[in-house]
Amino acid sequence: MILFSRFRPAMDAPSIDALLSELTPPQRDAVQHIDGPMLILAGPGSGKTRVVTHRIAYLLAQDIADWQIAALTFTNKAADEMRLRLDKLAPGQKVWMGTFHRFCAQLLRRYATMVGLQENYSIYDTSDSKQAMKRAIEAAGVSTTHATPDQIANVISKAKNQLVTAEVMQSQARSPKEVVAAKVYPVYQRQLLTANAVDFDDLLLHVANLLRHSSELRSELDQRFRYIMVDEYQDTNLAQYAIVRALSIDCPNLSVTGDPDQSIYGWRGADLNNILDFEKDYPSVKTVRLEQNYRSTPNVLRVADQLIRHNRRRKQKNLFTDNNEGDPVILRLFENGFEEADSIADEIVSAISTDVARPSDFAIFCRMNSLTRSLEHALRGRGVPYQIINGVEFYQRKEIKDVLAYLHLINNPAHDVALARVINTPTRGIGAKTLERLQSFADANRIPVLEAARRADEIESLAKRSVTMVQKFVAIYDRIAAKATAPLEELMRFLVQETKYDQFLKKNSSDSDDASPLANVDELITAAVDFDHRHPDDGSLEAFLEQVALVSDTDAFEENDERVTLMTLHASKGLEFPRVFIVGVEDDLLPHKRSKEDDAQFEEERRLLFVGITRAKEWLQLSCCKRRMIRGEPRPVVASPFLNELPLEEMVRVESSVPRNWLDDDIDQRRPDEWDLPEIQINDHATNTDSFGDDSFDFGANQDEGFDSIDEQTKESAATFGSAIDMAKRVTPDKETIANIGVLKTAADMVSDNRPPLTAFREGTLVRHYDYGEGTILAVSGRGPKRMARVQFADGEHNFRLAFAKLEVVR
DNA sequence: CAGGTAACCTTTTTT
DNA sequence: AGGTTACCTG
Repeated sequence: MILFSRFRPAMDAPSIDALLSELTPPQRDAVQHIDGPMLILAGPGSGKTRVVTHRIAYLLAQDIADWQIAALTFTNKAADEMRLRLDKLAPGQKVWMGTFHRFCAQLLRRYATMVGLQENYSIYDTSDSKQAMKRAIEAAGVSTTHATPDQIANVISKAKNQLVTAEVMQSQARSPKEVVAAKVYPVYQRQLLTANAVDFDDLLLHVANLLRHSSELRSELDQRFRYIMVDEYQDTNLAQYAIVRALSIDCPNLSVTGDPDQSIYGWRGADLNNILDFEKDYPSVKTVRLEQNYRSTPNVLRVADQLIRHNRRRKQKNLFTDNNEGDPVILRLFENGFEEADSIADEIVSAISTDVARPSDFAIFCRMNSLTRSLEHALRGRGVPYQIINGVEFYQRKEIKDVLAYLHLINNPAHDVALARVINTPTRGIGAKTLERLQSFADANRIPVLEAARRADEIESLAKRSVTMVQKFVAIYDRIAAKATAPLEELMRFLVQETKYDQFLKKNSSDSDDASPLANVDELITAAVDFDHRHPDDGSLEAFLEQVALVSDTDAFEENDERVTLMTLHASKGLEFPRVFIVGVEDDLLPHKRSKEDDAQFEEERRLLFVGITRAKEWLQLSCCKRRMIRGEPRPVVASPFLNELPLEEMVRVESSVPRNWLDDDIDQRRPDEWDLPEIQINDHATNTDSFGDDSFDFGANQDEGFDSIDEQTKESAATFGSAIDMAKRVTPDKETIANIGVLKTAADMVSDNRPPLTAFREGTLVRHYDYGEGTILAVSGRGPKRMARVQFADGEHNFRLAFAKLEVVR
């Protein structure tokens, strides 16, 4: 587990001349800018980090004190990278570098009391705040029929990112969801305050409010951080905007770098206007454009450029490079996701074994974390070392969350979410009912739940037995809390024993599982010890918990490891790899189905692909499938409309492992139903749905042919191959735009359209269920998507929601 | 109240 | 496919 920055060797700083001599004229221009606002529009691979680090070194060389400079990034990894590189230019400097959230977390430690918190406040992670949200919804007494807890949480999160307070929201709420959220918001916020906790959004919100309401503090901090640099400015939201703005009034030496074409966090409140309007916000701004690309081949760059030109809302850029032409970009079509994974893994194996490349040269990007599964399997099966930068990570594991929850509760006895987690873990006879009663007592008295537990004997609704159990828990808690200031390792080992958590784990995990939870706990302890050593001066427990709360998945990335890297497109931003695969470039996946509601989201998806493409230095393959497992079911899928926007004529287009050419010259003579293409399903979905069984058979048959023959075949004929996209054009010859393709129904839609109309299900209808067999409908009720049917099967009655149930009409 | 099993629902991306 | 909840039994 990689939590912390790497060891840094000390070196002599280069002279100013040496510093500047390494730069191109536009880069030098930016580096030598000292006072006043600056906007650096930096295309991908244009040496942005180089400019930022050199500029900081330059500022330091002008005798500007290191503590007056702060560099804000979005990920810890970006900050680490920057620090590492700056240290080579300016050894031993103490410039503040880190994420926005960490910056705010540290300010908030100091000024906690000004927003009603104590300095040992806790940071709720996403799942913590989700738990807290559920409790707030219950306490607020609102009905969740029109908005799920998740949706409510989203609305509130969005509001916070827009600096909308609970009071303001109450007056502004319009849609039913907003009305519900507006009722929950103040309750949630009050519970957070009682718990002495903040969520991620609050870190920014509280600081923004501090700066807004205390002009004294604002000007003090403005003076303190005279030079502020913000990386990835296109991803800032309003709260972040307000914070840097407030810190750049008396000392407007704000320098931001970014690329509107790489803005991919709109869904979490990032506002593209922040960068697009920067020149309006700071009229005296100096703008520098870095357009030369030092990373990619012209082949890669042209593909990226062609794609991004389709976005309407952007600043035109001219990307260019002096690099060698390199290999053409490959577009590859596979039968299904397994084949895609196998092919990629084979290709990597072959490149490694022939010494063409090393594992760390490769990266595989996908839109969703779940897509890494089959890739992981394929790589593992071939013994290829890999690292996954994804969500199923260490800190999400139950045993880790449990131990951390104990630590949280020790650090902050008001941490209600942690208490709810551990009060009955391991089980000690305190059930859901008991907890609920403790919580409502706590709510009624506006005290933390642990405090309520201490006063359990005052709670009338509690059974005597329960009171005893709760008191026992409090006693255990007090015993471990007494060790709060002990070294982390001692504290953690003690708590695991004292709570009998180790025994609990042993008992529950004895069944076969290879990944041992106890080993994970040990790993956590190791990480804590590691932290202790690196941060001897910080108050260890609190600092450790903050560190853990603010690490992200992408921070685990280790570029020095000899491994293939698997990650989402989002996580890939800021990185580069010699050889890149982008998988699942399919409609409804990239662009994602839920991003199609408006143009802004659609363009963001295009930028996402742009980001992925521009990570590649010398070699790039995009791939899509005809079928893919979605939620455990194989479903037909269609190529992404974005593929249509690429310079296909200069790319190599390959279909893998289908023995015959699926795009021969005589293509037009074939009848549409012979075309073996996803698009065919538009014309003839019935054939396609019927052929699922056959497909899996085909898959097996293809494997028998071996990969060599596939490779030969594909390489040979690659140049003459067309693509699924060309086919799409032929199907709709007059219109080749995305918009049009977007309007076409996807094959997947066609399949679900195959479902019988809801009116086909009536009382007495004979139906078949894939599990229960045949049955008769006893009664139907409700309307629309909520329409229910009660069905009598041989083994009993079952209720179904007709819109979703896997029911066929027999008669 | 705990622990197991079965139904059910969910799926984008992350600090 | 995987995680979570609901319900049943001990």
